Amino acid sequence: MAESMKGLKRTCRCGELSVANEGQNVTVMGWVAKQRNKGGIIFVDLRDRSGLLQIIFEEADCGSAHFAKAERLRSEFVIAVTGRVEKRSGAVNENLSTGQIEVRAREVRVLSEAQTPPFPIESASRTKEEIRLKYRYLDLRRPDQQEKIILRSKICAAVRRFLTDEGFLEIETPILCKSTPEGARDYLVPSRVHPGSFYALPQSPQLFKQLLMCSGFDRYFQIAKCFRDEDLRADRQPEFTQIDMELSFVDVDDVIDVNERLLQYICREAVGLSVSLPLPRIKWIDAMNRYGSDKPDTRFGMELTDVSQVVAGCGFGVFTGALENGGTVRGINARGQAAMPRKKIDALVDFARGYGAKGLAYLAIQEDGSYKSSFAKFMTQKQLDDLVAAMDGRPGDLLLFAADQTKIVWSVLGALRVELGEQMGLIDHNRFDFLWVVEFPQFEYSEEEGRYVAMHHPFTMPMEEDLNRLESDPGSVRAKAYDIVLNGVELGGGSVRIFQDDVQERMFEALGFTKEKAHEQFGFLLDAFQYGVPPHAGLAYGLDRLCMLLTGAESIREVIAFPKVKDASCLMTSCPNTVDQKQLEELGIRVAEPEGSF
RNA sequence: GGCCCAGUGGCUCAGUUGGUUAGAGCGCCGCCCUGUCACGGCGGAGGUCACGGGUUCGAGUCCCGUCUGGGUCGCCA
Repeated sequence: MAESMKGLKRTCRCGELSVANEGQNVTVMGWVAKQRNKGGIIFVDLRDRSGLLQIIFEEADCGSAHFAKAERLRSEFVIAVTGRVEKRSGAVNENLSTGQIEVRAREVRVLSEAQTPPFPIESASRTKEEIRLKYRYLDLRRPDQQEKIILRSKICAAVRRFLTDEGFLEIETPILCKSTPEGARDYLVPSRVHPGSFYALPQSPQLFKQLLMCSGFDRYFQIAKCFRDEDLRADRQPEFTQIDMELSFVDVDDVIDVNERLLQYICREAVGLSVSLPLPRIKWIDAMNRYGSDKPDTRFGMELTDVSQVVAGCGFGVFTGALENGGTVRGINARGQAAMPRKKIDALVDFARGYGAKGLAYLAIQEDGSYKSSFAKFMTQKQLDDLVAAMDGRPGDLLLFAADQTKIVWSVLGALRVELGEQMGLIDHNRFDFLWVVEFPQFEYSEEEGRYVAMHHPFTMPMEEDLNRLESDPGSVRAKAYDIVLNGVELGGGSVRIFQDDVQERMFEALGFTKEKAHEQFGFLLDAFQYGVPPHAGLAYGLDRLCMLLTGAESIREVIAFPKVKDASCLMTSCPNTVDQKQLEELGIRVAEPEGSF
C-alpha cells in the first residue's frame, strides 16, 4: 500500500544535513537502510546517494498513526519523512558524516514497500559477482558501488570542462558504420532496407574524427561508445567508452602537452590527486628491453638484463641454441628470493610456459655465495660468476632466465616481473605512475598472415627519419605513435596521422593493400584527403580503465553501471536473446537450425 | 579454442582418512524492549550440498561429463 508523495517536496538529500541545519524543518526521501525498534522509540537509518541520516520516531512527536507506520518499516522501503533537524541528545556516531544530528519525525509516508533483497545492501560486499550482476539495480544501491559511478560522472564532467576550455568541440559520430575487417571483430547490424547488407558498430570513431579535421573543426573530442566482438577480460568489455580526441596543426609534443594537463586536471578534480608534469617518457624499444612490456609498471624495479653476450659460447645448449636461432637470453633478479622452495619455482616455470616459454632457467645465490642452479653443470665456474656479475647478483638473490626469440623472452620476463613484483610486495598501491611510451614500431610481422601489419593502424605517420626505409626495411620503421600507461595498464594511445597521399599509398603498399582494396575500404577518407587536409593527430583513452584505476577497482565491470559477463551476455537482461521469426524475415535473415534438430 | 580457480539455507562460509539426523554467523519470521547506530533478549522457520552419471555396504567428500561465474593465454589493427 504505497502512499502518494502529493503535497511533499524533498528539501535536501540525507547526507547534506549537518549541525548547521539544526532547528530546520526538512523533508527527506530515501531507502530504509535499517530500522532499530527499541519499543517506545524507533530509529531508522535513511539512505540515499548522498549518505545515511538517522530518523527518530517517538509517538509524542508524530502521533500514533505515524508511529505505527514506523513500526512496520523494513529494509529497502522507500519513505518520505518530514521533521526537525536536531542535535542528538544521545551519543554521536563518529562513523557517520551526519552522526551529530538526527531528524525527529513528525510525519512518515511509505512511498514503496520492498521485498527482502537477495543480498545485503552494504559497502564492502562479499556477495558473489554473479548474484550482484543479476540484481545490478540493487548492487548499484550499495554505497561503495555508488561512489564509483559518481566518480565516473565527475571524471566525465572534468574531461568536458577541461577540453571545452581548451577549445575542443564535442561532436558525435555515427554508431551505425561501415565494417572495416582489419583489426578487431565487428559487431554487425543487419539492414532491413538492404537485405544481405550490414552496418558495423564502431570499434572507435577513428575515421570520422579524421574527417572532422578535414572539415576544419580543429579540435574535436567525444566521450564515445565503442564496440569490439572479442573475448572479455577484467579490463575488456565488448562495449566500452573512449575519451576520444583529434587535433589539427599539431605534432607529437602538442598532443602530449594538452593530454598531460588533461590527466593532471582529471586527477585533481575527481580524486584530489596531484600529478607533477611533465610525465616521464620512454621509447618503446627501451620499455621492451627494460621491462619486457610496452605498458610497463614503473612502480617497482626488477628490470630485465640482456645476458646474451655473457652466455655466448657457454656449454648450456638452451642458451646457445636460442642465440643460434637469432634469439636472446635475458634475466631478472628476484632480490632475496634465493630460498624460494622448489615447488614455488616450478609454479613460476609453469607461469612462464603460459607465455610461450619452453622453460625457465634459474640460479639461486646461497647466503654462503655458492650457487644452486638448474644449469650449473653445463657451465664453468667462471661463466657462472660472469653471469651472476652481469645480473648484479648478491647472496640471497634468485636469478631467472628465459632464452628464446626475443619477442617471447620479453613477454615471459615481462609477465614474470609483474607476477613477482606482486608476490614480493614490491608494488606500492598508493602510487600512480603515468608514463608515455613513444616511438612504437610502425609494423609488426604477422606469422599468421605472412606479412607486416600495422601495429597501430594504417593511418599512423612514420617518423620522418625512417620514411626512406618504408620499402627496404619496414621492420625498422618507427611510428609517430604514443601510448599513455598508468601503473602497468594501457590507458590510451594515439598517433600523428598521415596526411600526404603519397605517404599513405606507400603505407598501404607496405601493408599489402592493393589500391582497389584500400579505396573500397577507406575511399571516403582518401577522397577527403584530396580536398585539403590539415596535419592532424589524436589520442583516445579507455575511460573505463581510467575510472578503474582511479577508484582502485579490480575490473572495469565495477565502474560500468550495467556490464556484461565473460561470454558477453548480461545476467540481468539475459541479452543476447533469440528473436521472433517475423523480425528475422523482415531482415532477410535465415538462421541455421541448432545442431541436433530437424 | 586452451589452461587454472570456484559453486553447501536468502548472503558469507565450515564440514576431518568417504560413516548416524549437514553446522555457524548474518539475514528472515514472531514476541518483548524509550537513546539505538554491527542495538539487545526470548522463540522459530529455512538445505533435491549447481546438474547428470559412476565407484562404494555407504558420497557434500572420490572419478567422469555438463552447466554457471571468475582469472588468464590465444585474440583485442
